[in-house]
Amino acid sequence: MSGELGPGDKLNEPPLVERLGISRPPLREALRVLESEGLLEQTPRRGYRVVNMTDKDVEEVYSLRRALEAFAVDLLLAQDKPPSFDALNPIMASMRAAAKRGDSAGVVQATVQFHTGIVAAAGHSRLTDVYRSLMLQMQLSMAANVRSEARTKGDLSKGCDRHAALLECLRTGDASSIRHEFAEHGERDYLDRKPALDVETEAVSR
Amino acid sequence: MSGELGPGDKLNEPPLVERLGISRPPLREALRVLESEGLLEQTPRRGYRVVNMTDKDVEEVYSLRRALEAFAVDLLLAQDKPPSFDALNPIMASMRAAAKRGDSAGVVQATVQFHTGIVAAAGHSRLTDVYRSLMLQMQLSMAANVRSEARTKGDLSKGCDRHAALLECLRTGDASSIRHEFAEHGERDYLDRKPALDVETEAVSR
DNA sequence: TTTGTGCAGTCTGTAGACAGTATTCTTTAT
DNA sequence: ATAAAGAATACTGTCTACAGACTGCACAAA
Repeated sequence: MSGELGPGDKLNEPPLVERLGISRPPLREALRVLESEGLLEQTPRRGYRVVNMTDKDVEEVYSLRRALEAFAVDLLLAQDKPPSFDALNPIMASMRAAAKRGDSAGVVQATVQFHTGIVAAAGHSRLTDVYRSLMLQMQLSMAANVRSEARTKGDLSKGCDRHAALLECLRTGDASSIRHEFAEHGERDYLDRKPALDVETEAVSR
Repeated sequence: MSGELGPGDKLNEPPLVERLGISRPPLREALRVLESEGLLEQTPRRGYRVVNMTDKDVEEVYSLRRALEAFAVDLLLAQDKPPSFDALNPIMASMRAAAKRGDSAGVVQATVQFHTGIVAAAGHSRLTDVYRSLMLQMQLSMAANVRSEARTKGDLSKGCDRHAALLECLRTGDASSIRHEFAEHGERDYLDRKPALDVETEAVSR
């Protein structure tokens, strides 16, 4: 997520064991969890690598995200008393702070928390789990892009405004405008993203 | 899936190691995979248990399934040339054969394959993975029910007819009727299921 | 100079063993 | 007789060690 590793980089166990100060069995179980999250891929007898997402992969992540968010919105609208989303206020604050610092990674982090918080409010644990895993993959693809070029502060604060508008719509809007706003937002995020340029598999294990 | 283990049953590692003829590390990794699939749950220092699905869990599985199927149908309808679904023919045949034998577990197995095949035809790998995991959970909850009472052959063959109708609609129907048929089918499956009766945690490890 | 083969180094997959902790049974006290 | 406390047992979490396989390099031959 920090961009320290790039797509396709190998994760060899001995260096990681050395660095983390644990032994191989718990490390291996952790790697398998990351694989099930879709962040690493494993080939037998050749270890783990950071996934190298193709354009199709990115399109899959964003399209599934839109579908899941639409479902979450349906659940939220069906609730008797709509949640207040107060828990999102500090996340919005940290997003704005990161944008002011020009901290792209911080904005991405807060964005993931923001959207995950909304979906979690739907009260559907399986949906939340799937969505969280999907957002991690999205965060990974964004981290790969942050490596190549950083966004301007203007872009970052514009993203904050869009999220603020989405939250405002959720709190005060009617059903159809909420649905429309989410569809718009998901589409916009997909178009705004930088296309996944095929990064060379450069660094090896560290 | 066979019903040999019931909800809440403990899975202790030593007996499994003995039975499978492997050592603990690979067993532990396998258990962690089953946990990530939502079939087992793990509590620290207390090992793994078969998940005991509450009514809310079952409702979550079926509602998420409906949402994912709706998304899959959208993808299928957006394809230039619709797939033939020829791969589903042998699955339908084995479902009918199982129904004729009164083999509930076989029908469930074929049903899972049938639906997974349709979703997989949408060509969305992440959707397919999530859906497959979800169907395994559904299969598990059904296996728990098969323990208590078996369905009659009439019920089983009726289920086959419903699936045949769904497939026919997919092949020849228009967009709106396909969407309607899927929504109907998912709702019907949810209503037809037996409510998850709270089975006592009876057997221990074996 | 280039290509193929062999060897060495390294990593993964697995096995076996040990320490810490939860559970259960037994014993004792009320 | 029941409940609580302690001890014994068994299981989980972790570590070290070993075998098999792949990768990379070097050397030799064409």
